[in-house]
Amino acid sequence: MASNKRREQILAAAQVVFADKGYHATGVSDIIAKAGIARGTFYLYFDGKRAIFDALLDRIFEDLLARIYPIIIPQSPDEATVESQIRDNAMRLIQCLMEDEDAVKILMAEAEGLDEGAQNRLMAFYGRLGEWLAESLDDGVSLGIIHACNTKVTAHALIGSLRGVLWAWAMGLVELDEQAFVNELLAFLRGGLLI
Amino acid sequence: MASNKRREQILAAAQVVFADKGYHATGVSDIIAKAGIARGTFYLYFDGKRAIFDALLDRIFEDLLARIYPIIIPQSPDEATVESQIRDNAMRLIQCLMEDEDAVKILMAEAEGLDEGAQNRLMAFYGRLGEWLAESLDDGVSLGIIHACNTKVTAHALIGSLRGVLWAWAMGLVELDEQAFVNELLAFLRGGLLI
Amino acid sequence: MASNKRREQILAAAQVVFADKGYHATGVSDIIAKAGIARGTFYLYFDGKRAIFDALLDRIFEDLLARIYPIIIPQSPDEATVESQIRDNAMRLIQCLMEDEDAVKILMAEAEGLDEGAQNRLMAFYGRLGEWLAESLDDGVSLGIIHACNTKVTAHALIGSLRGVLWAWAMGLVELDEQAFVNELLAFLRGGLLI
Amino acid sequence: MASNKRREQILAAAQVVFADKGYHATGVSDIIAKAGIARGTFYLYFDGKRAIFDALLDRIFEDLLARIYPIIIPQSPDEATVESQIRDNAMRLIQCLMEDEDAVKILMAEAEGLDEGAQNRLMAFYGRLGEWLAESLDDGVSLGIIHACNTKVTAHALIGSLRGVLWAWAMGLVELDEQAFVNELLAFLRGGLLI
DNA sequence: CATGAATGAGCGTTCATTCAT
DNA sequence: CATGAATGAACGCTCATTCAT
Repeated sequence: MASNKRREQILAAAQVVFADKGYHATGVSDIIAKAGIARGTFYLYFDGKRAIFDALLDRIFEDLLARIYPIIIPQSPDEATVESQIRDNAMRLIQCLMEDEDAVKILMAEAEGLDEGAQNRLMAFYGRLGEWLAESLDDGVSLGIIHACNTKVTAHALIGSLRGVLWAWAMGLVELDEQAFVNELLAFLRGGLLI
Repeated sequence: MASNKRREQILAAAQVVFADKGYHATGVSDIIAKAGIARGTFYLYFDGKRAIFDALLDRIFEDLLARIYPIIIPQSPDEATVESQIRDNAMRLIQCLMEDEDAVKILMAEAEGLDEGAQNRLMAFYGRLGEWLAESLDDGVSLGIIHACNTKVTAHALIGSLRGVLWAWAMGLVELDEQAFVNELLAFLRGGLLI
Repeated sequence: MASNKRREQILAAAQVVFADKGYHATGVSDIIAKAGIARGTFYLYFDGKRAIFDALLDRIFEDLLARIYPIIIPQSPDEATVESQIRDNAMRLIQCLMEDEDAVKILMAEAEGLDEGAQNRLMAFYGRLGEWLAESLDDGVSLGIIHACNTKVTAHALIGSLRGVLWAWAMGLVELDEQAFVNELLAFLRGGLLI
Repeated sequence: MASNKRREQILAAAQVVFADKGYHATGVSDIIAKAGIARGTFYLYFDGKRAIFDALLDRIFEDLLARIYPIIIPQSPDEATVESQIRDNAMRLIQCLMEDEDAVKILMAEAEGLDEGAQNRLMAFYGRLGEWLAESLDDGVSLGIIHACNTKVTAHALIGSLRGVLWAWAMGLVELDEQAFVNELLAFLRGGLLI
């Protein structure tokens, strides 16, 4: 559909400028300049600046969530182990993120003050992610493959550690490729820190 | 001193509204309304909105950094173990943070787009914290008390996990007291996640 | 072009209020109220208050300078004499000024404190006018049609006398038509004051 | 009187900063900083910024007017000629002005937009000066020592030529001492411009 | 569908003036 | 007399949004 192409074109332009300058510093003028469209055209496809940002986040979330496969407890030795399934999930997520640095920047920016209300999309995203992860951890504890713990807290610690590393990478504070990324993170999660 | 009291009063009001609405959504009008002062009075004590935010961050950073004691390698069995020193540091940090929920909210907000330049105070803070932590981990590895790892990456994973939990707590997604907080986090860091 | 018409409309409104209240006492609010436009529209056509004032001065300067024709030394008795050329120049200038009382008021206001720097457009204008006039007087002295004198000083005295009369006229202190204006001024310049 | 000394001290400080920065760019803060007094003290001696500017102008006007002696028609050859009386008046004025460059700068600035109303002190001053001069010229015409002319216009041309030269001097566009100043101006007025 | 000129609420900031001490 | 902390009206300017063409 022609109009969907237009919509995608505007979204792509918006992603670049939002990643570059952040939500607040980005003006509608920046987006339409990047997209090469008229001001009014922008409002034909999106309800406003806030709405296009939401649409952008939705797309990123979808992409990410599609990469997370449910863990299946292996019934026989020739099926993938839980750990390798986790590693594959992590690998897919990290790959997806590192291929789209703009998306990482947008996710990491946390969109402070995005919203008048207390809730915003990013909080909702991380909140849902936390819940899903806590449930997964609960399952893992039941199955005896995860240490007993406050799974909610651990879930957010887990998400946080991922975000911490991604943030440092996005800011250029550390250099690492996908393989090293996943290896380090899993080592951290598997073996703990202290000997 | 009377003027310092006034300054503190304004800072306190600012902390509440910044925590509540975030940097961008907070107007000078909000701060002065909360502080119960006139517009001009605000500019008697601070150079502007940006300046009072920086002052706020500086105060929070100072408070936190003062709680981090350097680790001393025990020379005899009756001195505190490394792990207990880490636990004490963590405990002091967490206590300090949980006593000041507004400060946590401000720290967690990441201040997206705070600044025209790429650098901002929060990034600088987390960056410095990461460096300091990476060095500490290097020491730990040398001493044989920490698993060999990419310490920079691990440092940011560590900070991230702390931030993740604090964020969830500040958002009301998890409920936990200081003791439980530290226990869970240390268990996560010590034992790893997977059995 | 529609947008040029709008620009002209705003310039015209600005000229009236600047002449009426002076640069400092005039607010952007006054200009947009006079022009019957919204605040934002003003900034679509001018970079700000200072910029529209400069544009106004530029227009006035252009108009005036276009009225000054270079003096041509007559080679034969049937060509215009120097004095009549001077008279014609003066006549054109005076006519141009008296047809636009607002412009006179703006030029006479001297724009005190217009600028942070010591230089401003009005000073630059009168400065350039003084230089040009001093050179013309130098030529006149060489040609034996002007008394030997400090031509720079005389140039500024000359400009000053014109400004003095225009100011008095703009302030309503004297009443005179263009013809009388030029006659009096030339009599003053030709014959001197004292018998 | 002690309080008059204080008043003078503030006036002196004000004269310096008004001359330096102009009326609008000068803040009450500048004046009290220069005078070394507290903000409130300023308002004990003057009603406000506008009032101290007026007081300053009044002092300058008084000084100047005191230097203008009425012309006395010589009854015998050993009394001063009219021309020498005029020259002496001019000399006293110029001396007074050139000794106080700050005063010149203030007088030349014209105080654009000083006032909401159309009238202001500078206009009043130049207006009065013009009237007085026109009357003097009328007398001169009656006595046959001045060419017949529109004396009001001529008066303002005269004042203007003085102001023009003073302005150029204050702006640093011409260099001249008092003697040269008076000589050039009188030559201009006596002999006219054109041969 | 597309345009871009027009809008106006709202921003951060300044500074002449006041008044309790 | 002297102080200086406090005031608040008013400023110049921005930018997300609208709508007639």
